[in-house]
Amino acid sequence: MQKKRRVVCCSGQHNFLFPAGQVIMDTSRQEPLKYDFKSIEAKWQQRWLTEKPCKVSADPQRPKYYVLEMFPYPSGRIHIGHARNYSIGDVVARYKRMRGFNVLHPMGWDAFGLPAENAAIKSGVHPAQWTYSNIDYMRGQLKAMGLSYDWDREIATCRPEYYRWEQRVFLQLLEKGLVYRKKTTLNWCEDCATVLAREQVIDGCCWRCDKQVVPKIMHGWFLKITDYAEELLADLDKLNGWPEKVVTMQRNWIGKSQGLACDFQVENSAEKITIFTTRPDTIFGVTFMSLAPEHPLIDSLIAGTEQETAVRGFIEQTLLEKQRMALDQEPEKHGIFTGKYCLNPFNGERVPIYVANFVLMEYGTGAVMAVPAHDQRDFEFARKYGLPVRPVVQPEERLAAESMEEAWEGDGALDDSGSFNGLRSAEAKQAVIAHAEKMGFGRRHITWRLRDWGISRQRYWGAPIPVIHCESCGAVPVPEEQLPVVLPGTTTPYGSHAPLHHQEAFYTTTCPKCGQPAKRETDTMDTFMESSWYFARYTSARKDDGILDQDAAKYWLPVDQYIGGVEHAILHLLYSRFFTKALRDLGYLDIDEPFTNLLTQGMVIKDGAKMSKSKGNVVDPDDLIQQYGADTVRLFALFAAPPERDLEWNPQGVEGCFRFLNRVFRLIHLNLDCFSADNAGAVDLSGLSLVDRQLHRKTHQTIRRVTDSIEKDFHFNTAISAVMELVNQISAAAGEEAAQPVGRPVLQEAFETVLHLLVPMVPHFCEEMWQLTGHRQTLQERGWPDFDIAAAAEDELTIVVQINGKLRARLTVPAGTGEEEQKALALADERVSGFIAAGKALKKIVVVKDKLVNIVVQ
RNA sequence: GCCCGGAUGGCGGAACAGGUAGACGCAAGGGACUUAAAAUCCCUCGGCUCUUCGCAGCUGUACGAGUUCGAUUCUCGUUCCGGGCACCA
Repeated sequence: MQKKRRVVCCSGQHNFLFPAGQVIMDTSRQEPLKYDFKSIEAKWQQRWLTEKPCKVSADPQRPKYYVLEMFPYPSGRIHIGHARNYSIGDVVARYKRMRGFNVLHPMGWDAFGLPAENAAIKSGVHPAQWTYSNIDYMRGQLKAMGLSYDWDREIATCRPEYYRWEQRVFLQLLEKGLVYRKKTTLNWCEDCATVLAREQVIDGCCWRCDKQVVPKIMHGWFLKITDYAEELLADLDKLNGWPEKVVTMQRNWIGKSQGLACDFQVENSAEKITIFTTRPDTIFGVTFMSLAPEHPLIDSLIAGTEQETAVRGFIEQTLLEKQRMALDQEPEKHGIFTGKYCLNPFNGERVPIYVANFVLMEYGTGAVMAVPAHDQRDFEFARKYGLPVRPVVQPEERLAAESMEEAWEGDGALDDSGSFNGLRSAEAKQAVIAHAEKMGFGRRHITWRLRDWGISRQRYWGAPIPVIHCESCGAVPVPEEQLPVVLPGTTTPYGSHAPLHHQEAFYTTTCPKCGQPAKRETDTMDTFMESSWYFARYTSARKDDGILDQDAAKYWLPVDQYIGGVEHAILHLLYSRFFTKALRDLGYLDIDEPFTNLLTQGMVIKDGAKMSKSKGNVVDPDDLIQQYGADTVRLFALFAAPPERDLEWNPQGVEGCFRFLNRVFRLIHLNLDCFSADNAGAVDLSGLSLVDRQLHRKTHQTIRRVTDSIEKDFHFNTAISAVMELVNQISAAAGEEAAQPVGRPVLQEAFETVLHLLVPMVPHFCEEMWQLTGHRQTLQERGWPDFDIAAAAEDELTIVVQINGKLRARLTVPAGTGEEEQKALALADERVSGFIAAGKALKKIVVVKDKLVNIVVQ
């Protein structure tokens, strides 16, 4: 309503000089010179390079804050997702520094991995050379973004100085029995020519290259993550600072099932089949037994029987089918009768033993008691092979075997179950387990979905597994004093199957135990090993006589805020949690969990789709920095969406952020004469005009809003819009109050507040403006501003008047108006009385102080 | 199939704790300045209605119910979208 005319401020008439002597006003055109982001950013980056304001060391006298973004794989260039991730982390780091914390904010490189080898095959460059030159380039890109890292702690996981400690941890875990080697069915990716851990198979395909994964039987090294299953699960409850979604995903992945392990005696044999079930309450409904095709007992069951040929044929066919089928496809259920029976220990009944294609050897015991009435898979199987269906858990609506069309998997009352009849499912489960334990044929049992972590990779560019294979001594650990086992430089083609396998000079060695000729292990470690403990190594990145400096680790860990993509919800985050516990048990750490708070930032998308080369919608941060500067890129990445949500990249939005910085730049230059040392500090409120009082209030409200936004949930988007509102009000007030000298301290306070609040997001710009306006100390050093509650308080409030819940009028009342008065004012309002027609009875009046009056009429 | 999220203008997104829906930005339209353009500044901007163009009325936060004086917010159901798991016994 009130139109504010923009008046060119008095300073526009003057000829201003930069401290450096540069003319910034062209008096004839009255146009401020351009916001020269290039020289501003170069200047501050140079300064940060030499002064290292982010270099930190452990200081028990000061509160610490460890903020970490997931380190990148040095693929060649920083992409926009990185830019967003690191912008978010940098705001947190800078904000916490301003709040007085001793902030650890390191950066490094997850530098082992397949792309380096692929590049080597393609162009003949050594993976190391490819990796190191990528690192050099990308480090430059990160520095050009003005990110406040302590670069003296930089690590690259492919350096022997890093992986030697990993090899040492590996050996210590081996000694502790947490590492073992076995031959088993592994997930093989043809394209990557290596095996993958189960977590690394996504929808039956390789997590990296998307190629379908096939089963392959081979030797591999495993980490006993399952030893920590219980703790990994229990401690999820401590992770209050993690998104619920990630916690749930991990909980499901670990997959704890409690139930009964029970032995079924094979008829006329000494053999027993042990099953696992989570539904002991249905055990009287067993009508057959299903074994996995790989079950070791099958051989002895069928040997010499007339079923033998048929069963062997079936098993062979099933295993073949498994090889051919994609992992995510579900073949039709089928099976074959072995000709043998076992006995249900609860009722002595004869139960035919089948081999079934849907039973997994890897889970439970590889044998399943089949209860068709209460398990859908068993139901389908029973109907197909004409096996009996016997309901033993009855829901409200009684089940009849003949008419059932699907299994009843819910709870109910036990029926046809001997002495357990009438019990509810929950109590029946306990009673059945107790009975089995008493009789000695069963026991309470827990199974986990989680499997041990297979870490062998048949690749070159990874940390060598420090083991020597000796004909007579077996797998012998490399003695600690011989570490690191250094990855050999090599001239043979990389990327062929198991490259180290062809490096005679590498693998030829002698057994440390017996001195006989022996062979080194030629597999390398999964690269997720390196990222499972790098956050700890940052605390003592340069330590060359041990894994971790105890004091530093104790001071800095755990990471207070971890930031990265949700795609690592299971893989990296689960491995890191496991490693933390394992390192603790080796005596290196005294924490249980590595990351107190986790922020999973959303993807950056363009035109509604994930950016990808094939779609041609990739935005290169380099180009943007060239065109707009790092501050604009950072500002947009923070402004366009809250961090946890996907961010739609909008070039016009970037333009808008650039415009905003230009606007602030211009406004400050036009009002340089309001800055003076005398005006610093508290503003004298007496004699202020209305506009200035309002600006003063807005300034303090903005400090409050921005602080709240950051503290509560890192919603920088709303923090930035709050500052934009303040700038809009400054812009209006600056014009209007140009002639009033008292306007100047208020204006100075407002401008200085803008710079204080924005400096974590746009550091170069704000520090430059701050210096320009005559300050010596940097904003970072000045710290975060406090707000004055009294100054932020409104003296007038808008009260909404509703009639039957519909907005009918707004009243402006002074702050502190009582409820009764509020009600009276509302009723007295002529618009309100107009709505309350004659004859309508007032039913009720709801008054909410300082907010509204709702008048309910008949 | 199971388990989690989510759905608000042309767009990205705001809205403390049930109390003025659409902050801030983008786009669009109109205007000022300019010889002109760019830049900048100002105004309008969910939809519909009007013989009163108004501090107007109605309607509106995916859809349908419910609780409430009052629902974007809470409850139930439905649809769609996204993510995770997927023979886990």
